[in-house]
Amino acid sequence: MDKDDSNNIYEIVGQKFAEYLTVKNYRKTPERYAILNLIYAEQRHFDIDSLSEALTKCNFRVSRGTLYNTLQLLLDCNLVLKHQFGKNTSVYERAYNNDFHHHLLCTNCGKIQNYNDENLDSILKNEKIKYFTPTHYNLNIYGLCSVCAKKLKTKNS
Amino acid sequence: MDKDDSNNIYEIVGQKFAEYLTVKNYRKTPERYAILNLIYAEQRHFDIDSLSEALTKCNFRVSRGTLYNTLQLLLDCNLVLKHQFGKNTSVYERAYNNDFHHHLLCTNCGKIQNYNDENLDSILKNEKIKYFTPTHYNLNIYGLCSVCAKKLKTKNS
DNA sequence: ATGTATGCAAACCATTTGCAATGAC
DNA sequence: GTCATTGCAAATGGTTTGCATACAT
Repeated sequence: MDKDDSNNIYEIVGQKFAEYLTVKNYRKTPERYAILNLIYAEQRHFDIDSLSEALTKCNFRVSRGTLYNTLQLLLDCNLVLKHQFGKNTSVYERAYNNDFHHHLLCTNCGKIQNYNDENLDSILKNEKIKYFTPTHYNLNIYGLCSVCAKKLKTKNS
Repeated sequence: MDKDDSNNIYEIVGQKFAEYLTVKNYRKTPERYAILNLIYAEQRHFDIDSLSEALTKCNFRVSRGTLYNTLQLLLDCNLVLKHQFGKNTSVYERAYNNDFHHHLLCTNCGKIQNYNDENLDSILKNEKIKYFTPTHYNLNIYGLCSVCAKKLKTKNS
């Protein structure tokens, strides 16, 4: 997340996307690049609504259909990840230059945080499962973020 | 899952549900008990459709609204668990007498299996997370079940 | 008798699809 | 000029809601 790298990131993911579009014979439209750039400008998790709003703020209105369409392309070329955290709405995040991590989900305010534990990861990666060939996994930890934990403690005392 | 216990399970969960309904001043309707009993008769994971079908097979038609309503009650009194495995449809399973477990999800056929690893669980339970108070977590492992792994291997060779 | 629970149908919300118009190639 | 992509609006699918009727209390 080095500031000096940020321009590089745009270039790199832009180029990766371009390669993918070329190989697939898809067109390089301004909408597609606007969406990609915005995703890599925002650091955190987002859903369709927040992405749409953010685009509107940049004076770049993109229709719902195109948003979903483009997100699917970005999923296909591994530039975006998609999550379902028990709500109906899907949550997305950028995939490039974003190390593997788990998620902490506050059941009070809905805040989503990344969580890393290399020790835990190495254990998970080395799990031997009978009659099953794992490709990937996700670990979601539900509970209270520090802000909500404090709030609720005060309320109850 | 001892056969001799099965009648006991119905009695126990029925009583727990009854207590909950009494405390909440909710009514004890035949629909609610039919749904509860069916859930505890079927061992595995189910969604709204399969639950509805199974009820119809018992000649007990229950409307969609009532199914969702009752499932919410059963969630509230901890007799049922709800999952989202990345699909739109929620998946449920009974909670009583059903030890904590993870899930193996076949990305080819959609099969859901339980998965246990006490060693892993104790590590997860003892995770100390800064600025976060965990209440529960879930670990979903995606990959290929043995049947699909064999099928795909044959196809590719 | 009272008022909650039911069934039904309509509403809702995220996502997908169909189609005419636009614009990348 | 061609045909993929866009925007729009309608369709879809899971879930929720509103309301008149049925029934647990």
